[in-house]
Amino acid sequence: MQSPFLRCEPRVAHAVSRVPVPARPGIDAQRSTDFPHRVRRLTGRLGASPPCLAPVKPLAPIRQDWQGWSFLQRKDAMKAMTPLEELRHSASHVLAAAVLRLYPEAKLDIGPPTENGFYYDFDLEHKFTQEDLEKIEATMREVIKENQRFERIETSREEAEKLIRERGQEAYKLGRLEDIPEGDTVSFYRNGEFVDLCAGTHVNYTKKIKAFKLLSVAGAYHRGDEKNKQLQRIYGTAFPTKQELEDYLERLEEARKRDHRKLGRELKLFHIDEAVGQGLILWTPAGAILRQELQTFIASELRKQGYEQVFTPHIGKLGLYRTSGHFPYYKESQFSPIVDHEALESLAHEGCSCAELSNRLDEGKIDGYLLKPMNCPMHIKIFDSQPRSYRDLPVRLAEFGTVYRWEQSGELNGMTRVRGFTQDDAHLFCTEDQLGAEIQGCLELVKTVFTTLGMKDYRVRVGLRDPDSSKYTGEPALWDRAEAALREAVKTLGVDYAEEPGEAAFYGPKIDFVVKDVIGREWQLGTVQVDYNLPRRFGLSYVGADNKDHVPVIIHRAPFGSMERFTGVLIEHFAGNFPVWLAPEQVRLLPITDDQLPFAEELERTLKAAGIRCAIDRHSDKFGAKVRRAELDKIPHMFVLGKKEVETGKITLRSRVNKAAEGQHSVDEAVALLTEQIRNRTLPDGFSG
RNA sequence: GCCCUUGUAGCUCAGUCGGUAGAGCGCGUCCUUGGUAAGGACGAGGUCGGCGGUUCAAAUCCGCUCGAGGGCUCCA
Repeated sequence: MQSPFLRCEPRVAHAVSRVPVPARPGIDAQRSTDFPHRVRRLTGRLGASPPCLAPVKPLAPIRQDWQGWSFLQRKDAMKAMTPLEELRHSASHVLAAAVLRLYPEAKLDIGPPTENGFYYDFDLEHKFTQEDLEKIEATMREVIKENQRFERIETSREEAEKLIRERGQEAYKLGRLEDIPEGDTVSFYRNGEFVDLCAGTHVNYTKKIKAFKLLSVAGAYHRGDEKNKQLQRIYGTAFPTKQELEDYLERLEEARKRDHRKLGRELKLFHIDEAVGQGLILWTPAGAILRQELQTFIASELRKQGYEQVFTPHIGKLGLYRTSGHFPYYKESQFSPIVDHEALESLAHEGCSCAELSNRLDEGKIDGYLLKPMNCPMHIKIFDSQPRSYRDLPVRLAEFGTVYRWEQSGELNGMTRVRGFTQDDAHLFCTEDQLGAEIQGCLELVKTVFTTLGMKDYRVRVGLRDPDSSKYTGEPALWDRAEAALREAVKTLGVDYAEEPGEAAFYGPKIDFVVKDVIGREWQLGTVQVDYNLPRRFGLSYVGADNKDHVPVIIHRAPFGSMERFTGVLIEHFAGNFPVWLAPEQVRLLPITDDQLPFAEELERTLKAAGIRCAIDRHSDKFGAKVRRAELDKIPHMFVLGKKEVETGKITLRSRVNKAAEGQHSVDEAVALLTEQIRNRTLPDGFSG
């Protein structure tokens, strides 16, 4: 269930063996880095006590002047809500009220506002359907029409418990009540017959909720723990005005149009085939060009920075991953080990069960191979293949390394969450003293990549250790230096960043780059991680100037993260309108009639010779249809070839962005223009990241 | 993995109360040779995700299964 790669706690260990956990199972940094995983959503974070409710009944003291009330006294710092959050939170109460009117037996959990709306979790035998949502919406409108006042009620704990029980909402609300720290005030909010344990705040009357819509139903575990009961979560959104709601829904619709899964199919960039397997990407020719260009780009940057390219196999012995600490501790997120025929046969002869086989693999009594879940152990072996002197450092080994991880099927998502992916991975082996400069180099690389692609909408997270925890490996002094180095380096980036204590990997601090997809989900792309763990686990060393052995530090870094995820994000980022250097087809040649075909063919040879990717539209359609086709295919440039062009030997240019004709150019000029755009990796005109 | 939704031609979809399937786009052929987002005609494509069951008869009903989508969970 989880993809452990980044975690340090061997929490999977109990499943199978109790072998002493290697001091911090490895990690490779990759992980985080590497990989792709979705970052926690911010929603649902408002810790406060959620709402709840119950049947009608006279209520106790009502305090209407709650203004002076401090909502910040809760330990988890419940923040005062913004007006929009208040509106949405209020809408969630109205939702709950409506659900109770229709299904009095529903048990309520919580209903906070989220980044784009709100939700409320219900425990109810009846499964909500789309039609139910419409009914509930109608009932919500009734509640709103009644223009109920939202009133705050503060009670003692005893009263609160009594109130909850009277309303038959003890199932979840009592637990939520217990969450409220001793000493904090317990409050309820009431509107009409609905009363809910709630810290607030709310709008004053239900009529303030003018524009809302229920969007979907989804399963959600109580308190987000899959061991708990799964509740039904109804999602909705609300805005101050109808216009804003409509705009939002329209934007959602627009966003869906640039979904990389949709564009990937339309532009024939990649394919996922059931027969091949879930989460396994087939890069079609057009997509392969895209990836190839990206890799060429990054490889050239790496060369500038003194990296050396290596290649390593897709599988390696289990022992290697035992040393790194990945096996068996993270085996739940790996494909099962591969055991050779002979071993398998002899095991079969002795009647060994699958469980037994699994145990023996875990305990190291049988060897096997693992489809590699990360590249670092192999790069480490390359580093360790010869004696190293401090004069050799830093050693920077780079590889577009393909790794495989067993992601839960429900987590798979197009190209952004897959089971086989290629990291633009590299491991830097350096001395303590070199750490700062190397980290900075890594960040510069990430910045170069993001800038070149016009990606401005990302956030940078500096993961530091939690000062109160002892789970980290490595000397505190080293950590201090590494953290200082990261901080220092990130400042030179010139972008906003957030330091997040407790977000470090157990083996070292890190910096992650996170971007959002069209639906607003966050994905981690690039990362730079410092690792004090693996060098020790693998017993790495170099000879220092003092003629003594020293342990190098490893930096794991991947500016793209994975080619798959990055490409998926990039497709959405550009909405398929790639800059010329990335466009699978850079120029479409459009002969106005078949008479210009020979001219087009000659031109095609010229362009190809110049390294420009182009194709001729040979359909016998009218010219307008050819233009339309090229537009739909999102080709950056069209060369119009008619009688006039053949006579003058010049082509008429029409580019994707400036629809209109852009004048005539000699073939040489046109080639020069395109070559320039390709070489400079020019972003599309008018593109704003 | 769990919850909900979903699976009909390459794509987007329609298929009323069960009677062995349709459209548009795309593709092919022919006609058309036309200057900046769709010219016309004809045609080829589907054992309706798969397996079982009910029925005289199933794309339509039931069960199982595989895949997809949206969530949840995890991601040190």
